[in-house]
Amino acid sequence: MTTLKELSVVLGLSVSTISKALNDSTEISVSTKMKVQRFAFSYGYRPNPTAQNLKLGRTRVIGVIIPNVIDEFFAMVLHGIEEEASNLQYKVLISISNDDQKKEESALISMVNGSVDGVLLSLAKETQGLENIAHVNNFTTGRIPMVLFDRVHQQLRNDTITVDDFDGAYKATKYLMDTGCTNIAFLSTITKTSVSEMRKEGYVQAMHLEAACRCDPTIIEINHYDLFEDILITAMQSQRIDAILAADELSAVRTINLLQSNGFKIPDDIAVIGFTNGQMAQYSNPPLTTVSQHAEKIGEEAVKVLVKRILNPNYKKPIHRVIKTEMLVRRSTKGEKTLT
Amino acid sequence: MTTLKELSVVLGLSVSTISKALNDSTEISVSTKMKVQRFAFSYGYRPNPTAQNLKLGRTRVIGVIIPNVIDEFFAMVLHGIEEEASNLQYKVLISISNDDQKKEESALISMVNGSVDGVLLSLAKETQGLENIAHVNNFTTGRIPMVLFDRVHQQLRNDTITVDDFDGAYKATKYLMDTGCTNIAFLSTITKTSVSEMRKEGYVQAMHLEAACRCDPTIIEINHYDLFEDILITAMQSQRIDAILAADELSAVRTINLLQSNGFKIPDDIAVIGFTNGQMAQYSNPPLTTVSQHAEKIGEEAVKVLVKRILNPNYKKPIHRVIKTEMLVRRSTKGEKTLT
DNA sequence: TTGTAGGCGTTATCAG
DNA sequence: CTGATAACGCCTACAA
Repeated sequence: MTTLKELSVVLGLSVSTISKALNDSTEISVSTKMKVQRFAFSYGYRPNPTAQNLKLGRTRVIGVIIPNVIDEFFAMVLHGIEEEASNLQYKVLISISNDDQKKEESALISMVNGSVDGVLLSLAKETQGLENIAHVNNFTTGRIPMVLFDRVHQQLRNDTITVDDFDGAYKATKYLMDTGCTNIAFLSTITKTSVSEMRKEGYVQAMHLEAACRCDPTIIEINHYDLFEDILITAMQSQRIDAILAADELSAVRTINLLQSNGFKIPDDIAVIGFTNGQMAQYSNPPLTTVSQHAEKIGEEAVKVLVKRILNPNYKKPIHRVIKTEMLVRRSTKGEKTLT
Repeated sequence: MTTLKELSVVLGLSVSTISKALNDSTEISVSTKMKVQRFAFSYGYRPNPTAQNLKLGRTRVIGVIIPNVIDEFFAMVLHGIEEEASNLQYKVLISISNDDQKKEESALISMVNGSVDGVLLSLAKETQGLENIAHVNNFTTGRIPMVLFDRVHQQLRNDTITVDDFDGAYKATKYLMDTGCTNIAFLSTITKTSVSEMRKEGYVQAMHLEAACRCDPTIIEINHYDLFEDILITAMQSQRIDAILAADELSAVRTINLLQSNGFKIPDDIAVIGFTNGQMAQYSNPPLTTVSQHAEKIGEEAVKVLVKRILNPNYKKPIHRVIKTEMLVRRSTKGEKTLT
């Protein structure tokens, strides 16, 4: 690694002159600027970012803490984050909480001491269930900017990027009704997350306000993946159900596959709608009607807001952006078939 | 952010004493160590990592450059990387190349100047096709340790973590034969990657050496996702095929779904085997028989090797680890059904 | 237009 | 056992 000092020796100029020349300062004559820049380039000189960071008090790094990276939703958000950060010349430091609060906390601690200029956080399942979110507040408040996305918490007064989950679920439920379904169930494997709750509420509201019939809401909650088939099939047998709104992509696809294995026809016997528009949704059989949250856009917006906050630390008022959902109709539901 | 200097003022001790006390140096008396440590803790003091990095010439950050994070394989590798890095007290800086060489290069450049202590790289599709891998060599050789994983390149003399793709494909092909398939095709959408080539070779070899019949290898290559259905169905119609070995998870699942939509029965008409054991494979209908590469383990090993290299920069000989594949038999193939 | 000096927060060497 | 001093590599008043 060549340093300014080395260049200065070779070029017979002072370190500060070199530094200014490389930073295109007006103090330096054009001719020496040219000379220095050429030379530095040919030498493959690159400023040591650590030294710059120390001097300038910033890192140009954004810290990201997400529950996991396997779910396509989070993978897509991460993709959006990386892309926008890259555009804005920021690097991305990632930590995966595994939905574990301890890990989330330690990630936060390690980030919030000058490792990063700001944090993007989507809360662990464990954290969302709790009333106590001290571990988030403690290490954050008044230190560095933090933007929460998707999995947020009422008590946290940070900027947020969320999805209109209520609305998305409401419309999806209504769509099922409009296409002739009368006994619609809501299924969630991500219970206790803010997003699941919002979706449930949207569903429940729609059932109350829109249902021409008298059908009560049916909530199927599955807290362990191994129980998925048992619980689902039991529910199907004990109740009359002709449509399922699943709170996430994987559940929706599993629902389709399990029901088909058990002799149900999709969408004729049961219509299915999920959340998240990933590969699973697109390439399932039949392709899944889904509520897209525009995951990449969420990531993109989160970065934009965070960077704005980084550049403008005085602005106090929390920013709340809500990304509109969009229902993509495919063949897991009856009615018009606009997409394939 | 409190600093050593601030502590020194409050405690009436010199900066260096504080520093030593916090680092538990034997030079300092137990009593003052206690005093200083307690105090620093209550003050919420945390050393500024940037300053430490500058002083100590390391970052405790590992840079990761991957083609994408949407494919479950890479998502799982990333998960493994994050976990192991976290265990070893390293942070993870991530860059997504999008299979684009330019992006890969700029990520490499930005990392290889002291932003990270070492790099984990899986080559972009674009890069693998080329003979010219100068952009990788240039910014890397002799600078910081780099470990390639999965998508590697012959001409790069780095450490590598790879999968025994040849063997995995060979065995999968043989398994298809053993369960009564005679016209086995190989399908790839990731042509020109090293992994796809190895898998193809494993398949071809098995066809030559193991086939009781005279069946020639059939290679179906799909370079654009939109053409998937066309090419697949055309191939099915023009040739007699009773089994497909797909080079990745998504292709395998799409194959199953498309074939079923076109009236084929899986596995009775066509057996299908894929690569990667992710959610898609587990929850497809029927569940996919697949060659697991132990993606998390790849990530884990990559970190281990890299850290070893970081801690031991003198050791010159390249390390090459090969992770064994494992075939998980599910219901997309005939024969024994060991898993569900 | 160029150079000098100081400092960002730490750690390490060497005196005291 | 404690403290002054220098140094990591860079930037930036201020001086020349």
